[in-house]
Amino acid sequence: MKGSVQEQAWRCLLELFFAQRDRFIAVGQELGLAPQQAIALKHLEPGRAMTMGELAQALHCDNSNVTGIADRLEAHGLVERRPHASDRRVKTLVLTTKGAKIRAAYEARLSSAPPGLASLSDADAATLLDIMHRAAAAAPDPGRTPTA
Amino acid sequence: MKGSVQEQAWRCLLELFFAQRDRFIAVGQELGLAPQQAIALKHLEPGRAMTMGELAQALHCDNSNVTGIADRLEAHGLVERRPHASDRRVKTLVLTTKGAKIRAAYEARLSSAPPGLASLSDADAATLLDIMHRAAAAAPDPGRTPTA
DNA sequence: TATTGTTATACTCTATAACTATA
DNA sequence: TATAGTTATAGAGTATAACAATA
Repeated sequence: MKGSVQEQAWRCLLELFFAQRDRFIAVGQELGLAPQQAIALKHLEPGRAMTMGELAQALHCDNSNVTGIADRLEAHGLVERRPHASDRRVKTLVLTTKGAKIRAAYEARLSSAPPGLASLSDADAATLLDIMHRAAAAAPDPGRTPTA
Repeated sequence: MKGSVQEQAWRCLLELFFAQRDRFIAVGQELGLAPQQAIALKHLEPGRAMTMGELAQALHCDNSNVTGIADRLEAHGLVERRPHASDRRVKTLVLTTKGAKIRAAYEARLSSAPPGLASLSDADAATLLDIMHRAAAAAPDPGRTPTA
């Protein structure tokens, strides 16, 4: 039942993740963002236009969902729909100034470490960071935009 | 922008978390579980009755939602509603045999480490595990059932 | 009176399928 | 014909408020 050391470490991280789930939701709520809206914002980097389809891929959901998510973000003045330069079927999404501000606020709130991690010694934290870097290097996530 | 070593480590873990999101959903889907149903099942330990209210607290959602989640789990034959021994207002939820099986399958699927972690050396994984244990000990999550 | 679970309502997110306007 | 985005539909999850049965 214990499994390899790697699996044990993974289960330990899993616990942390589930324990932090509420925080993601709560931080979003304080900023007026539903969960998927927050994640969508995370993928929309300031100044970089993204097509609806690209966002759908990033969110791993159907194109049709992105229509609604973009609608709601646009209704809150966080993004703008703009025509594509060369293909008139395509629409791109761009963060507004307000959108960029909310996005930064969300990232800032989430970037503070949870109590357990925050209480680690600098040496432990540095070791942890080092090991995670090695893990990330061993299995780079192809579809993801590196935030760190 | 970099922050303390603890914050850097946290952001690194955050990346891993978001990258693994789809896996949680996909594994649930293969077993016919919507995301919250999977999480509910996670909290329902075999042989231990849980009241609707307790589950609502564990899921950090309103009691009214648990009614629907329990309805759907019951419709799939995974849980049973039973009266409480001493308080007739209360209903308890108990895993069925099928429910316990699905729950075990879900846990088993999720417990295998993702590629990056799996490729760590035993020494790295053991160090990681050790540090995570220290972090968990420093900030025990009050509301959570320890799975590990 | 207070509490447990339910119902009613309204909004968000999800996938599928049909539609439109382009290509 | 194929593709990008939209609309329509149906199911799941969410919070709030009102309700029944019980405490």
